[in-house]
Amino acid sequence: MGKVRVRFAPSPTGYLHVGGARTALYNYLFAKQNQGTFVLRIEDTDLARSTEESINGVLEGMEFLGLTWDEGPYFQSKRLEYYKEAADKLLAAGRAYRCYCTPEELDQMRKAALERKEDPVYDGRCRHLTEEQRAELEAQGRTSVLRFKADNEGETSFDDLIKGQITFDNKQIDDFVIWKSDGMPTYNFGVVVDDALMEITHVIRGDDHVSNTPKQIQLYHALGYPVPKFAHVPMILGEDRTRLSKRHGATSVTQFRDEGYLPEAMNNYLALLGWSYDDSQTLFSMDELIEKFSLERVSHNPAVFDIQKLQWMNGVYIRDMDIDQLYIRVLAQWQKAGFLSENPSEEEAVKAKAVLKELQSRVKLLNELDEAAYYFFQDEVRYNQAVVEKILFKPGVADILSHLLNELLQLKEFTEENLEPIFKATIEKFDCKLGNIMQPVRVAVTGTNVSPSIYPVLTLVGRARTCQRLRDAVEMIKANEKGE
RNA sequence: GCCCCCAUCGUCUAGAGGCCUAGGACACCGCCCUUUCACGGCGAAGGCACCGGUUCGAAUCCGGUUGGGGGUACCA
Repeated sequence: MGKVRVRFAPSPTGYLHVGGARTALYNYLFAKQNQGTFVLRIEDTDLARSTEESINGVLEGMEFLGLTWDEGPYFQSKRLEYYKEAADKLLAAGRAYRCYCTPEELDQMRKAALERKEDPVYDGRCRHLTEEQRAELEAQGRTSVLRFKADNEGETSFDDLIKGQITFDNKQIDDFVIWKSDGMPTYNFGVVVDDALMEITHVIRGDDHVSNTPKQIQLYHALGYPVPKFAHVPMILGEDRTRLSKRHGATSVTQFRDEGYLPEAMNNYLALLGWSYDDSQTLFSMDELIEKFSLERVSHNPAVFDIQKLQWMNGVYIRDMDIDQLYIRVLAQWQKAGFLSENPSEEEAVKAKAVLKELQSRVKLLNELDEAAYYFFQDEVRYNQAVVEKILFKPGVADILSHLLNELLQLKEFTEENLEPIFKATIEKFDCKLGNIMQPVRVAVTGTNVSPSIYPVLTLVGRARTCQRLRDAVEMIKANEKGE
């Protein structure tokens, strides 16, 4: 095998969706594994859809996932001269011709064919137009497109690296358009010219291109280009088993990034969506994926995107991360939330890391870290009213909290070791269970009944804030008693 | 309609004729750990779409049915 060259060729739709991301990933892995070249090419021949903004969406997604390309990005809109040259070649060789049919006429022809229960393929009526007829049509002001004179006899087949041999009857292939009246090449034409000129050896792309492949192969032949190998990756579906789209919720990589997913988890999950190694292994680093990925083991059938599993995997990566790493990842968002200053002091960093250590096994997304951590860094506590009523507004709670408050104020050092005996003593004094003390304290200090272990929570919140919150809670309870 | 592809637990999958009374992971349920919630540990439940072949023997091979996906554009 010569030097491997693969490409990812998205059309700019405003964002990189997970299906595209997975295709990009597979291309990337295949390139790296074979010391090949990974080319990025933007297929922006649809003038209406291609904007700079939507191109950035794609690039951002790629960068987030760390799928760095070795060449490009190339833009088809800037390569018109190459397509023109190839089209002229076809025209000169008699393998292409001008067609003057209007979209409306074509539409009618299709409908008529369908009614006659025939295949809705173009009938090639403009194939044999004479010079005079052409001149006349042009005099009428008709615009024209360029059609490829397809081979309608025999079969076209190729050996797909994932699906195996696939054969098409050439009767299905009509004289398709290669050049649009707006002056742009069509997709099928652009890909072929570019893949050939860029010397792409392996075309790894979505399943939805299978039926385009025979057309493209005919084009390769007509143009005298060598035909690359093809590998068609099955689609990703939503829960309802239809093609994954926006209405299934988050599908864009940047959106996942904004929701707190890690690129490592995304890559790992996406790699496994349609590919498996030996099935006892589910966690793969990028290096392992590069080493172990293979097209042969890519599944033949479409896969349903399972957000739950992605979420679980993200949690695994968060848990496995060392605290310094986690701190770096969360720094910006915590600064934005006001938990950390612009240039955090050593003291701030130490505290933040200690908080992260407590929270690490309790979140699945980076974003959850904001809500889970705010009470360590801010004075105000957001009380969950239902929980307050259930746990704080119970007889005797005010006494316990008041007692605890006094004890805590007298403590020499506000440490976990010193906290424990106080709680133990309080159990005895009030003759109750640990839970009867812990839970009210938890609610008073965190505003809710769910938090990390109480001793670390208290020490990290600090004596001042802890005591203040205990006082506030006692008052809240008393106010409630009066009100009733 | 026509063409192409596909078919193992709810989901992602292992399985390439006997190793399968079908294995793993997520989700779900139960138990343990535990001051709460997570994490962790243990366990349960759950599937070869159907019908015919081939074979001593089929989840695995063949045919059909059904079901799903994709395509059928001057979109990519």
